[in-house]
Amino acid sequence: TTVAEIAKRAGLTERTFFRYFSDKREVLFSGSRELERELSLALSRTPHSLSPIDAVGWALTAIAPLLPIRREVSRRRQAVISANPELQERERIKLASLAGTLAAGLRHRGVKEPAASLAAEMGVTVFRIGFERWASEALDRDLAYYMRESMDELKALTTGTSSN
Amino acid sequence: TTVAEIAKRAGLTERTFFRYFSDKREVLFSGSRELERELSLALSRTPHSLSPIDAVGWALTAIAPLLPIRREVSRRRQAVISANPELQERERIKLASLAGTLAAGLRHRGVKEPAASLAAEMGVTVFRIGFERWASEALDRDLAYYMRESMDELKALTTGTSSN
DNA sequence: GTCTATAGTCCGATAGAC
DNA sequence: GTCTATCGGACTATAGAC
Repeated sequence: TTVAEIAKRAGLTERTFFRYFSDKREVLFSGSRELERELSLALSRTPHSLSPIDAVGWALTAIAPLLPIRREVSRRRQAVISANPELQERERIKLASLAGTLAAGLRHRGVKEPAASLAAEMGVTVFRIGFERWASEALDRDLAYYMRESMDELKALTTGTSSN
Repeated sequence: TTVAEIAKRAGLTERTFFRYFSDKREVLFSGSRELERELSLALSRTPHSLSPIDAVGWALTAIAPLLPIRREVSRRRQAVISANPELQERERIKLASLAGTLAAGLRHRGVKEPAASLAAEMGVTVFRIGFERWASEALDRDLAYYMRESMDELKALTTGTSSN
C-alpha cells in the first residue's frame, strides 16, 4: 500500500498526508507522544517510598486505562505490526523512547545509573509483553491484570523461584 | 552520505552495494546474524541446572569474547548510532531478534511463557546496557565485567523490593 | 502544489572461475 | 559448458525543498 493510495482513500493529496504524519509508518503510532507525556506525569506522581521498579510498575498501571480499550482493534494492529519488520522497528524505538523517559524520571527521583535505565527497560518490557498477551488472548481480563502478571513473573525470575 | 558515495569510495557500483547489504543501514550491523547463531549455540550448551535468567546470563557471557574487542571502534560505532534515529531503530530490532532467539532457546529448555520472553528481554537489556557502559567508559575492565555488573544490578532492583 | 534527490527493485548483459 | 559476481539502465515510492 502506497502513501498515494492511503491519501486518495482518505480524500487527501499525498502532500497533505505528510503534513499530518511525518512518516508513512507514523500512522500507526500517532498517539505515542501523548502516552509518553502521561507516563512521565504518572511517574512524577508515584509515592517516593516505592522502589524504582515498583514506581515504574505503578506509573504503567496508572496509564493503562488511557490505552485503546478495544481488544479487537489492538489485536489487529498488533497483527499488522508483527507482519512488517519496518513497523516493528518503529514500535521498538517508540518503546525505547518511553524507556528513556522513564529512566529520566527515575534519575530525577535520585536513582543512579545503571539502575535507572535497567528499571525503565524492565518496566517497558513488562508493559509490552503484558500488552501483547492482553491483545492476543480472548479472556475477559483487563490490561492491568496482564501487566501485573508480567511484573510478578519478572520478579519471580530474578529471585530464583521461577518454575523452571 | 548517499549509497552512491559509499559505493564509489569502496570501488563498487551502487547496485553491487545492495548485493552485499540488503539495506543501507545494514552495513553497521552485518555481524549480527553470526552473533545470534553463536548465542543460540551458547544457550544450548548451558547447564540445565541454571535458572532461566542465569542461563541467559551465562550464554551472553560466553559470547562476549566474540564481540569486537577494540573499545575505540565500538565507542565510535555507538556514537554514530546514537546520533541517528534510523540506526537506533535498526539496532533495537536486531536486539529484539536476539531476544526472540533466546526466548526460543529457553522454551526449548521447558521454560513457559511469559517467563521465557521476559528472561530473554532482561538478558538482552543487561547485554545492551553493559555494552554501552563498557564502550563509553575508559576504565580497563572487560565487557564481561560490565555485563555482570548490569545483571547484578538488575537482580538487586527486583529482589530488594517489597511487592506492590 | 511542483519539483527533485535518494533508496531500493527488476531485468538483462557481461566477464571471469571452475 | 555452468556458476557466480559485477555492472548498467530503467523504474517506483518516499520524503524533503521550495
